[in-house]
Amino acid sequence: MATTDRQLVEQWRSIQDAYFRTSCAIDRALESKFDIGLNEFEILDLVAESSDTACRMKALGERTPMTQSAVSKVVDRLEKAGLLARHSCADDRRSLFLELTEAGRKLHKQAAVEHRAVLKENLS
Amino acid sequence: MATTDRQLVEQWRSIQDAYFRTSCAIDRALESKFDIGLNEFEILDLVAESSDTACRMKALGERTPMTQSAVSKVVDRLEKAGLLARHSCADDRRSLFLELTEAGRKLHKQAAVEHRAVLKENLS
DNA sequence: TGTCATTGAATGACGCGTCATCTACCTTGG
DNA sequence: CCAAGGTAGATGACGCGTCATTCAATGACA
Repeated sequence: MATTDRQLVEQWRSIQDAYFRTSCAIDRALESKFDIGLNEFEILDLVAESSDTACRMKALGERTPMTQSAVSKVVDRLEKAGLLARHSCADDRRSLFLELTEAGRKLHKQAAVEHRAVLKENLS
Repeated sequence: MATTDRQLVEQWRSIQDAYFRTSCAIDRALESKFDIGLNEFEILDLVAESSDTACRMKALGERTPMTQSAVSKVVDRLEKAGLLARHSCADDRRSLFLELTEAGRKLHKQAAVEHRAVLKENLS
């Protein structure tokens, strides 16, 4: 019905709006201060948050909406930037597990603060 | 503080999740059935919804988070697909205003139904 | 053990959005 | 009327994400 449709569209627009505003804000903030984008941060965050278990690469793909190949490329960039390292898994030589470098850990810590701050500014 | 931060991040994750799920669903649906993407539909929708006023191109940019150049390219595609037409404005020859073609109006009508349906499935 | 299917990850072609820039046109001040 | 500045829209280089494909390693089963 018309009213339901209108409400749906309203709801959708507000999600879109919140999403765009917030993700752009995070992106700009991280980009300017730490030279990484939102996706890079998300990966950093995921790796940081599960730094005890192994064979991440695969697991990562399950925790983000990113494609496997996108994850691979983000990891490429982070590795080139010296923020994390790929290590091969002894028990399955196809798998890799990831680990933050010292620099990665440090940057993640700072970036996370910024991240939360921007969220606070942009969400209700 | 920790709890506030956690709530913020939770809220953000749920927005991201809703956004990705929904926009992907819309995109796939429109792509497969009408061969247009989400941004194309949004533009079509905006033009359809304000078909009485003129000099859209500019106005469009103000109603979407898309860049002016992105709008220009989306309009390119829609024009190539025969769904809308650019008309030059008599009183300001830099401006263009847009108009759906018959095909565009028809496709928009169908696509809008699909769009609302997918929203209904994906939003609370 | 040898074959065949499967799985983790990398890669290349491609599409799209962004930024910076460009062109045409309009406006204002002298 | 002309010059300088501003504005609408287009365009090209570029970065990133996706899809399809590829490769190596593994598993399953005869």
